[in-house]
Amino acid sequence: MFRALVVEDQTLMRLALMNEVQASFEKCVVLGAETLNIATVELQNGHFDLVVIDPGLPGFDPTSQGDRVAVVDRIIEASPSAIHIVVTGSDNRCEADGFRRIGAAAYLGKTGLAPGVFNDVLDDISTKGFSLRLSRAVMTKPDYRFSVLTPREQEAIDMMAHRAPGVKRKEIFSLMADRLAIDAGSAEKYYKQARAKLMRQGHPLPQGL
Amino acid sequence: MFRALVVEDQTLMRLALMNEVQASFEKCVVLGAETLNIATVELQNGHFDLVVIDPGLPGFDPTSQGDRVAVVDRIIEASPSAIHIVVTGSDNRCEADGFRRIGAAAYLGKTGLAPGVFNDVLDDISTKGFSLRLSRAVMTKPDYRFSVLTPREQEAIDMMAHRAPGVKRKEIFSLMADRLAIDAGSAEKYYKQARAKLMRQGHPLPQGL
DNA sequence: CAAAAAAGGGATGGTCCCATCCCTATTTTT
DNA sequence: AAAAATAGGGATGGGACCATCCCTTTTTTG
Repeated sequence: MFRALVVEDQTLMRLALMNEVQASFEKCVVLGAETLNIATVELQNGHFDLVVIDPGLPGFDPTSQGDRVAVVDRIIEASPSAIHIVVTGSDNRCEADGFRRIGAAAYLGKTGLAPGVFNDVLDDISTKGFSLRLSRAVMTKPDYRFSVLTPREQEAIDMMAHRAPGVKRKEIFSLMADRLAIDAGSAEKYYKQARAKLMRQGHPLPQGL
Repeated sequence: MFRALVVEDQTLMRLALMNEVQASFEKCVVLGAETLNIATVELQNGHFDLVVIDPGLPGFDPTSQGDRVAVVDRIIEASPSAIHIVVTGSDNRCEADGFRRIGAAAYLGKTGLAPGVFNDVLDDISTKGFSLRLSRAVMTKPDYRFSVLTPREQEAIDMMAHRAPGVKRKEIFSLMADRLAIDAGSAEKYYKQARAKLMRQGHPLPQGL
């Protein structure tokens, strides 16, 4: 059984990261620790295959480079056989190099760390040995979230809203079909159903219909 | 239709906050913006009832108090009729006062901002006019997440694992029944089913069974 | 114009989860 | 010893969503 540990003090972020890990490994157990103390106890009591670490933990100075390295170092030494992924909000290339030197397999900025990226990171690690994803803002339009839509319908609206100009809807349906491993006709159906729901409720649709 | 905007650069956190907002308002639309520019455009184009803001945005110095205030101020001025909630990782009481003075209705630290807290914050706002939740680490045990469990089963395991010593399981079932608005017998069933699944797969159970 | 793309809808079977009610041993408390 | 709590099951109906296949009309594009 694949076992992972997420060390992150921000609750919503910790839960989101745990979700990402779960999405990447079909059968697994994921533990979430809010503090280094909790993490240390768990690392002593059990074996882990993967550890995700945010170095900015309670009780440490987030601006002190020494504190940040100390946190990661302690965790890596407590779980030498695990893969270690560092996730941080204040990322920079210099720090990435530092963590790489002490054994981290990936260094990720929180900005741009979206659902699914975790999978790519794991691919990077197994093929290249290291994954570096620095923060950068890339959105040009907002994301829309409608409570009336099912996840599939929401997905369809999302992808269509981000359609590049000149791209046919059919192409988006194919893309969606690929990504979700479903039929293109089904993808089209979800989009149309979603659109109909929003129209019925008088919603101002995101641009791109 | 209730309309909300979440301004936060960290994607996973933004999505999580959007989820929290959705969970608090049955029928609603939630927009997510990664940058102040995107947010500003949306605020000009439409009316919003609620705006959630993380002042640490790309293009601004997260250590500069002036930049942080400027971000929130610009958003509040662009949506004077909305409720404004400031969410930040580096929270302190002093900054909270500052944002309250310029019109924010709540100031939340990301540590300890868990699923469901958002609801309480909205209650605070409507009863007391302001909600302050500073970060503090409160966990003493890790959270466990098992991919084999359904959400309900996971919930049951969670609550039982955090059972205070001396508390009867029956009481936990009642509590769970209350929180999920279901029958206590059903809650008991979920727990037993979850436990059986974990045992069958040879999982080391979290303490507290 | 002809062909392709898009809008708009109806019907279907399957699956997973929710929620409930039922039952019997075993253990712990009182 | 009696009562309560716990462990361990089986069976059921309903609902939401998934995924598919089918259909017609309008619009856009080549």
